[in-house]
Amino acid sequence: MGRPKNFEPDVAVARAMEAFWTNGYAGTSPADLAEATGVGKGSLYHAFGSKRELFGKALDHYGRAGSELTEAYLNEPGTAKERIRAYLVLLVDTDLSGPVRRGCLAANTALELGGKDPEAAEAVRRMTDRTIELFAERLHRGRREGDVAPEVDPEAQARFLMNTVVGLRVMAQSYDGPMLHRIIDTALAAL
Amino acid sequence: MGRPKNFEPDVAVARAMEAFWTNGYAGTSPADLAEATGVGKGSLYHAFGSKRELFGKALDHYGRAGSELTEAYLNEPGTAKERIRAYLVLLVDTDLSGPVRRGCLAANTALELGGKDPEAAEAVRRMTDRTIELFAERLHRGRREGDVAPEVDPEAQARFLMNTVVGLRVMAQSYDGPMLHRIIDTALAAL
DNA sequence: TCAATTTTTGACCTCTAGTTCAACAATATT
DNA sequence: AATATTGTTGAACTAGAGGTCAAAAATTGA
Repeated sequence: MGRPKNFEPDVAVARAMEAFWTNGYAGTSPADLAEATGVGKGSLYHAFGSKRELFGKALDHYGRAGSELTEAYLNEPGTAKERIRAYLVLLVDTDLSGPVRRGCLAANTALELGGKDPEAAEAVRRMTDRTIELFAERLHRGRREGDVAPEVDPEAQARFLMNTVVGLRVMAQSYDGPMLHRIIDTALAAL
Repeated sequence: MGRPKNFEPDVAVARAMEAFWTNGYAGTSPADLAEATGVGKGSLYHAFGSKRELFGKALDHYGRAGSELTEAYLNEPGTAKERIRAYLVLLVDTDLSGPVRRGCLAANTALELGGKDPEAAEAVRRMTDRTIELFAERLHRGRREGDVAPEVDPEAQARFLMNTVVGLRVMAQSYDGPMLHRIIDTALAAL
């Protein structure tokens, strides 16, 4: 009952995510959010409570979308090494192709809020752990299927790959495609 | 002639750097800077022109101090691999030992300002390039001295190490020492 | 000691962030 | 149609950011 909402909350969260991703948490004002979502400032506060809570939803949305993409991409046909390389290249190329370099929302959040906002830090941590898990699973599968050498420790390698991804997405702020692709080649030499 | 300055500009810059490092560019207000430096707000503006200009000096200071430390540390006695490992461990442990996780000012700046502030982006880029250069030089030396295998491409490996460092310093926001040290081990397996 | 010069101080100003709220609008129930 | 309920809108409010400025203070040279 009551007046129906004038907007889809999920859509608003997705658009808010884009705004936060592009401009950072502090750099995105309520007015920006209203413009990005097409929802009035007052309605946003009515629906989400505060800027921080809306950001929380946006982060969750990012995490869900990200891990779906990662899982799907890693498990397309190909060897573990091929799929991991394709995934890293995808991330880097996506970072570089946009009109504005914005990196990875999770990494950005870790740096901007990590110290002061334990909830944000934990959300980032969950996303990171999940990605490591997906890498490790794919490497285990590769080992079973014979395209990953038995000397490779899937857990160690997965953590290392996560670290490489984070590095790449920060480096994408300053460097171009060829440079980043060469880093990927070097990083994958062990596989 | 004229009234003498009440403070050492270099000291003020160094303290401002600490404040920016801890709280980010946007997160550090003129009032914060006055408190951190012990210099009145008005005097800061008189001496440095604007918050942005002071930040520029702080970034330069960071770059200088950082590359001096890197150069010194990499060139202490030991093999290239030993020294590089010691350097990575130093960075990680320093990140973790402080009362507050603040990562790397250069990486933080790349993410916070990289998109919107070309000058900041270039300053970061210069620092990064310089560090890559120092890694490459040390690896070349190692090759000459026989402690680095001839198959290792110093330039490729240097870029890769830079990427690893950046990743580690972001990951240090979320993970503990043992985890980061294991990543270092994996990253250095090729040396 | 009087200029001339450079700093310091603290008040002041404008602008925006982040939020709240009262009034109005649109629905469902009875 | 009256009422209860939930949403929307726009104005308004407080706090602080970032910066400016006039007046006072500390120096050197004449």
